[in-house]
Amino acid sequence: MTTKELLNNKYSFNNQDLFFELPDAICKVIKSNMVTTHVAAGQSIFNEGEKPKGIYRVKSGKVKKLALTNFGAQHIFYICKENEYLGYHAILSQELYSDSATAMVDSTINFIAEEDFIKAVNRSHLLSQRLLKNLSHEFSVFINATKILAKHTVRERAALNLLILEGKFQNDTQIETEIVINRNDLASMVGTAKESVVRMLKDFKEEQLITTKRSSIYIKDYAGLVKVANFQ
Amino acid sequence: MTTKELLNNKYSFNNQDLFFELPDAICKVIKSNMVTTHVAAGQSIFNEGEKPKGIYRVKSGKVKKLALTNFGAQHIFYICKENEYLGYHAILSQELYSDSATAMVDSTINFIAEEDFIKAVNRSHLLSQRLLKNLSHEFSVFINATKILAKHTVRERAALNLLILEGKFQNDTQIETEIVINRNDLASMVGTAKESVVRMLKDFKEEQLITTKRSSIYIKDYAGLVKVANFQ
DNA sequence: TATAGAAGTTGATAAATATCAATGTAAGAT
DNA sequence: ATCTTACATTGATATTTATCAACTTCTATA
Repeated sequence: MTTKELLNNKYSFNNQDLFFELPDAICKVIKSNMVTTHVAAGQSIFNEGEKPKGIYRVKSGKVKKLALTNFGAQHIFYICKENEYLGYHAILSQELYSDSATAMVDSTINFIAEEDFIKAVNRSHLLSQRLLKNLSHEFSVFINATKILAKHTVRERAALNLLILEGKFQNDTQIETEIVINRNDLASMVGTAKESVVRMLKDFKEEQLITTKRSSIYIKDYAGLVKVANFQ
Repeated sequence: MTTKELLNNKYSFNNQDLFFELPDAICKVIKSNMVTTHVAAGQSIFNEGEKPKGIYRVKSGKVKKLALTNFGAQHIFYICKENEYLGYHAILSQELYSDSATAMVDSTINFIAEEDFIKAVNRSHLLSQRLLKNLSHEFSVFINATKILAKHTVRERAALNLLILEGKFQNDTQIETEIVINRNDLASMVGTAKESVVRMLKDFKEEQLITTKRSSIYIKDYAGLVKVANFQ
């Protein structure tokens, strides 16, 4: 397995194909009732503590998933890119949202109402099987995440998160991946202070691993960053 | 909600009733095929990277769930107490174990073979619904766990983990809960060095929040620890 | 083009935490 | 009963990381 494949497996939920090849009847209902909205950068999609109304899919853009501490700090634990689904946990667990979702850049979001989603789950054995598989995989992603936070240094976590972000921001239209994330959000992902992240990025620049331009980061030495990240 | 209930909700997987009130036919197969084994303290139940053969239930004892770093450190992310199930994620995700399970004290473990479990999931809509609910709840537990690791101090995490452990070790036969865990394992749960945990415990003792006797810890001021933990 | 505000950067310093090296202590084995 | 061994504890110190307080740079907007 290449490093990129490994990252995609260990650090990604991989739920893009949730409704893939389901019976036509189910697909039709989902698709015809689906609502599409535009969400501006910084705008919230749902918030911790609210009652869920349905599930979402990122049609285009990036969405950060975050939880707030009792002292107001934001902890970003996941970035959703195009085609990733979000918000299904609260529906399935019949709990209030335990996290918030906010657009990082201008995004287009599809919404599937709770009723339609639940109906599809109840009617399609394939869908519930797939959800069980996805949710179980997410478990392993989280084990990994807690391990990294508990055992790896800020420097290692900073490098690792850049590699993860590379996978989220890469696309076919650009020759070089432009990672667009501000220092606060990156610090929040890494689990450190904004200034510490700034200093790490400065180090990485001096080591010629990356370049930056304001809030954009470009990876210049992928293998070098992998080494710094010290994972696997 | 009391603090204990909150802890039990936010920090516990709550999967004890997985097979509760399923159709008789399914229950019978599961129960009659179930194998019971005794596992000595320190002995492994399954290991990261192995192919799963079935799922387990802690009949009596405590089991730590852990992941190893590439540099050999153990990260304990969960403690299973009596009646908790483990090992079902790898079966459902059709992946190799992403974590290991090791008995912390002499334990009795029930084993349900993959075949029987999968059959039950496929035949019982209630069971798969229940698993979806449980796995989704686990997601919120993990969000919380990563938030705590990312944002809270070692002192806060040490206090919080003592509260979590209290919930795992309390039982009706003892007047005062005896938390039995060695300093290495506690450090591994908190995400810090053994010596740091020793010093935190020393502080807590001086602040009359706990007493210790070798590897046993007794909480003397629950509310005081809650305050130190700074969660909620 | 001037200006305000947001975001990035830097330096100095404090605080938290890890590491290393001993030393102490209880429980099980012979 | 002694010995061994595994833990727990302590002290000294290094390292890492956070915090605070400027200061700079970019960008959007009047």
